[in-house]
Amino acid sequence: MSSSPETPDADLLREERDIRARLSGEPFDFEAAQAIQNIYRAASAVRVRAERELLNDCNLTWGGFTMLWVLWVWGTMDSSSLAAECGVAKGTMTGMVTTLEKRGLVERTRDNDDRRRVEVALTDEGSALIAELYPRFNALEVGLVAGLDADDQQALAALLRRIIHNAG
Amino acid sequence: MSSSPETPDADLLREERDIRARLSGEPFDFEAAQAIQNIYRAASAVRVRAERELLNDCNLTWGGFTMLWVLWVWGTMDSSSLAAECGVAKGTMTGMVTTLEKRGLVERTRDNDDRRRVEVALTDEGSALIAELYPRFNALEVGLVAGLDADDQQALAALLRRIIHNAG
DNA sequence: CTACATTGGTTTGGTAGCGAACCATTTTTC
DNA sequence: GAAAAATGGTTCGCTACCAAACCAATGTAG
Repeated sequence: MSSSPETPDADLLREERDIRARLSGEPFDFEAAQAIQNIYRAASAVRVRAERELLNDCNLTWGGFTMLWVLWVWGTMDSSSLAAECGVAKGTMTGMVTTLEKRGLVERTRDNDDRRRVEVALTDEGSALIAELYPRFNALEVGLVAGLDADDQQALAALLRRIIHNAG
Repeated sequence: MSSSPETPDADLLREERDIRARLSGEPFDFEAAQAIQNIYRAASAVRVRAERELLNDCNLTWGGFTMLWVLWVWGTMDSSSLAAECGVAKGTMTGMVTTLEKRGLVERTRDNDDRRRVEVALTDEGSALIAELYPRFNALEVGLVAGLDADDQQALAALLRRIIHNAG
């Protein structure tokens, strides 16, 4: 998929065409808008796919899956870091940990050196679940980039990295 | 920003480097994973920025903003189409409409030809709000693509379009 | 016409998500 | 070393969000 500077109108999503049609005349930057808004559309589409195809079956929400994945990759960590890594507020994390704790997938331990801190760790069961789930998720990721060659995939990752930097 | 096929390690996000470090050896497709996962990171970063910089001030959630925007661009529509356009379940839309209705930004009308249907429309106040807000949001979008030239922006939009298609 | 199926919205029960207020435990400051 | 500030988590009130059950109105089949 080599992206040409001039995107033919027919290739646009219906939403993109509609927006241009209704707002033409307004002094907006449509290039920027399409790039940013498609990030949202893509994120939402990916999430829906993952939920329907992978997560609903094992009664896991997107947030819960993210949390298991983070703990799997980075190992046991305190609640705050976990929240930051998952991109949620610390208050949210309390509830999410409780949910997965009830299901026996993670466990809390108070840190004895600093009794304010709470360590969250995967249980064996949680560990087994994510170890079984992530390979399937990765397969889904591969399916989602179908039609993009290695260069395209790296270009996409790099362009997004730039947006992430700009937003930070 | 010309994206080279070989991304130097130092350009990666810390998360990306960590993941590669901990999971190297596993037979995963890291190219695909980075592309897809950065979509999520970017979407989340964009949302956080918009909320902090624009929406919190006027007590509007991301969902509420999306809804106003959709009604502004496409005009009055029934609840189901609105839900589809906003990317939420129809049950969710009931609540969101109620929230914005209480604030006087939108209004419901039963369709007399088909009394099952409910039309949702912007009020004058809602219309004024989004007309004031979107230009500022677009300015934010422009800021977020800083460092990407027109070609890059179109390439990004096009690559994401492909993902959206694959996910659908 | 009367059953039956379909369709558009709402309700329900649950988790996720936020910011702000709140506690308990360090850490800092004087 | 006691008062004050900072820090890590939980709680609270509210909105968002989903799937499934539900209800009312419309369509369809016989």
